[in-house]
Amino acid sequence: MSKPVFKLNGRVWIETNNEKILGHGRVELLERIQASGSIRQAALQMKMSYKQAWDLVNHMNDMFETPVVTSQRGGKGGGSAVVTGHGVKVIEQFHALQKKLQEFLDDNLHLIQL
Amino acid sequence: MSKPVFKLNGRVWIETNNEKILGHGRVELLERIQASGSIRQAALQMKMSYKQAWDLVNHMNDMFETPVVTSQRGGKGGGSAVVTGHGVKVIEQFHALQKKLQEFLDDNLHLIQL
DNA sequence: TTGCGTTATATAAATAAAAACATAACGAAT
DNA sequence: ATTCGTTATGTTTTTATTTATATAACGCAA
Repeated sequence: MSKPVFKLNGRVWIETNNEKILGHGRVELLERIQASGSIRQAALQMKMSYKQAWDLVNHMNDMFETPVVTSQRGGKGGGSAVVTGHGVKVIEQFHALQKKLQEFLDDNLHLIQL
Repeated sequence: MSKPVFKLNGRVWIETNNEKILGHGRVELLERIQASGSIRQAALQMKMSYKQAWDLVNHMNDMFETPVVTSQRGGKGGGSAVVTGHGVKVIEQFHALQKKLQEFLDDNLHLIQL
């Protein structure tokens, strides 16, 4: 094998009692719900089943004291979902975190010299 | 639900062409091989099957230009495995990385105020 | 030369995770 | 009242992952 080029990568997430409640994927889901106003559309965009998306949203709502998404069924368009103010804060804070992580990864790539 | 306590957690790993080749679990495996001189014992300690451990070792050896573990079968004790000098370097560098990551997590916990 | 414990490898079985499918509830619009 | 598209939820099926099982190779020691 010719000398490969190594990359440093990483992830951060938020957990409570060892249970992951917010990470990269869930935040993307929130953003897409925010943009589309629909859990279904967000799920389609991320190529996951509606059920899986709904379960994730439901789980987040359960874990946070204040829900991150509210939704209603029926009505114009069949129903809708909106990211709450709290949800927006969650997204923003996670973004700040990810930005920091990227800096960290860039800063520490030099540590590996394999 | 009563107000939960949130923790910030994370992982880093080394990859090449989007394929993970070294992370937290594999490094622990290397360390246990180093300590026990046996892939089997390391696997038992980590409660994984011998096959899985062997596959991981094999994969690492394939990805690095120099193997991280060498092994021989037969002989006293039935066989043995040793972590190479290169493997030791890999372990050390990853440890340095993990230490930095922990500092990062500690330093940035304040960013989340959910 | 037989037994032992391990490496090395393949295949089968079992579990777990994900996807697919089905169906009810809902309210606006027609 | 019926249609529509979505939320909400459970169940079934499929796929992927993990574990278990089996077997050969090996070299030392008895």
